[in-house]
Amino acid sequence: MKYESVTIKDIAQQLNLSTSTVSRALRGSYEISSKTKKLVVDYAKKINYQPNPIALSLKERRSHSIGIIVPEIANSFFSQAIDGIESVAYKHGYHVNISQTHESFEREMINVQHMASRSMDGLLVSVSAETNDSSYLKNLHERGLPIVFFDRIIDEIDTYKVVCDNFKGAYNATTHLIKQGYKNIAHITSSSHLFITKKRLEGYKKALEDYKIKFNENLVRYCDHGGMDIEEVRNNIISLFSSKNAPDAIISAGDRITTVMISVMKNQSSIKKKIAYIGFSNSDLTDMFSPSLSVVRQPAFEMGKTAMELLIKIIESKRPIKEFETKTMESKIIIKESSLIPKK
Amino acid sequence: MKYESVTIKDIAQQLNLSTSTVSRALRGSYEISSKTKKLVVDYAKKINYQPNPIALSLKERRSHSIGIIVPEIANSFFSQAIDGIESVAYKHGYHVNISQTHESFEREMINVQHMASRSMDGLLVSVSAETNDSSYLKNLHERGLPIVFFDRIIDEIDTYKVVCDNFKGAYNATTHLIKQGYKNIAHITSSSHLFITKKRLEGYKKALEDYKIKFNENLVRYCDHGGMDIEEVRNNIISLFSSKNAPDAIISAGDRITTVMISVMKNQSSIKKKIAYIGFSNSDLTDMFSPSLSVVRQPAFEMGKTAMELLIKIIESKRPIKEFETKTMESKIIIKESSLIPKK
DNA sequence: TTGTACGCGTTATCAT
DNA sequence: ATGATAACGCGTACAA
Repeated sequence: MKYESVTIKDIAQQLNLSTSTVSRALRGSYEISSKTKKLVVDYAKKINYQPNPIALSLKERRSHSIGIIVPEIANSFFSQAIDGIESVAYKHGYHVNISQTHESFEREMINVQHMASRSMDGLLVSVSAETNDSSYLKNLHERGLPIVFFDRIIDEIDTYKVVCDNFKGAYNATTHLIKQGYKNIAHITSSSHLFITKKRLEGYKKALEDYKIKFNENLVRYCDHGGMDIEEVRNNIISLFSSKNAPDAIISAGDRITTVMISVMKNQSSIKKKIAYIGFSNSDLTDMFSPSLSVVRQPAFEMGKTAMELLIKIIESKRPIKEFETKTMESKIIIKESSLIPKK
Repeated sequence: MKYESVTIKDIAQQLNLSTSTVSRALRGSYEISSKTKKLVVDYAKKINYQPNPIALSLKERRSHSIGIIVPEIANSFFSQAIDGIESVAYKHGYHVNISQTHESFEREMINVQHMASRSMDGLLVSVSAETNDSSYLKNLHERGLPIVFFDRIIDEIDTYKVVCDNFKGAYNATTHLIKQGYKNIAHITSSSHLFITKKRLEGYKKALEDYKIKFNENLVRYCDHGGMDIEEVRNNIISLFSSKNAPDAIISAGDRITTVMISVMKNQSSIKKKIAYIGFSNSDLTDMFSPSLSVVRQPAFEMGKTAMELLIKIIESKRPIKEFETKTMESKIIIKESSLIPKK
């Protein structure tokens, strides 16, 4: 039960040549006579010779492949970002290996190690909600593994990063709700240690401040598993609405949390009054929701493209890059029905 | 810009041992003194030694990794199937490499070749809508590469396959619409050469036949790009409704086609009358649609699990397996509002 | 109990 | 213009 493939050695044997001659002929070396070259190339094509990339990786310490580490592929933001990454990668001859962490720190470590040890030329990483300790990443990065972070970045690791303007996105969303007349605006978000969580919280707070609304700690709820643990979201929602100071509007962070939140509210009979909400989401389906969902949308595809371009820049740079920048892209706020429900 | 890692040779040098001693010590061989063993293991741990899987793959011709080839990861059915695959794979110590074809035959070939040449121990494949020629897969399979097909199977290749009962799913959906009083039921589906397309069409036809409704070729529309080409779907829908014999209900195949169809109908002012529809979909969001979507749901997670179990069976079998079976799993039809709209 | 040598597939270096 | 050999990292048959 073993997959056997043709090697350079087989060709050499058949043609009574040495492996080095065959190798050179296949690579079109100028020191091989065109006669031999043709002989080899034709035969190789005939028996469908494919160089063994494993042997190449072992020798060259590179694989022309890059690895993607994301929390969930079943998340519109990430799947769109992956599409962007692929579009650039294929154009430059890189293969793409996708893996998901399911927001688990342990799985993330395993996947990253796996990618690194498989001679991935570089990694595009968006860390899991659980990831609090990035030392293992820092370690790999310091040993020379090219990494570009996107969306869920690690601030402390000095490399290229691609994010959208989370502060502004949250600020705009909050402002929008305030302008609609809502005063008790809750923020349900991912785990507290994520950089994007902090930025979004800052945007939310700043908007409240600018409109002289007192910040209420109790209205901010964290989901340490980034929405993967439905109970966690549900408990947050229920507790939010059972407090004496129940919210009249919510701004939620991330695709998963947003959809779980809506689903919980829909099925929770204890939540009777109409709530306005707006969420960070890149889903294509939000228009079909009822009410249609107001969203903060990130330029996922573009972010993926940019991240891949930066990664290639690191990989193919002759000398180590010293100066890194963080590319910040604009998010877009799209107002639909869910945030426009008139307050009673 | 090169990622250097610790090798067995480094350890051997540091400890004044031979590489083979180190190798054996690390693998816990009984022929190594426990003193040496401890020395090596401790030192290896200290400097965080990781065996190089590339070297191992080259040597052992296997990688303890399997590859997944699907059309789209941003498709609930496939992302759920992948979750099922991962759950089994991790339990058995296999790594999982995900790749998507975007319904492109060319991309599929490239990805499959890539996986095969990367010493994947086996492949889980769901072919693209464009895939008409499976000879390259057949070739690889005959040369010993373990392959299990799921959902989008290739009937002609003799191996394990996992599908859901597409005939029955389509039959039940069609019957349901008929019982609601609909007579002019269209079927908008994926590319005509796909096995699942054929089966679903058969189910649809049989239901019509059983209820004495004449089959109308013009009410069946194929999307050769499986819904990836939005214009293709739109044109099909528009042409369907501009014919004199416009449908009063639709049954659609696949997540992508279903959502694109809904979106087109929603935005197409020329489609005025209310249409009943039910679609093959595994999305978690269909309840939030307006109207909520009636679906035929496949047991995606279970299908992924089963496929992975079968693949492991092939990979780990001592002797070539001769007798293969096709596992058929039940789909579930879930009635919501979209197929219950009273006929005017 | 430990060391030496080989092979997995390839290319670069150094002969011839 | 072509061939022989070493090296990438590992495990193992064989030697000591």
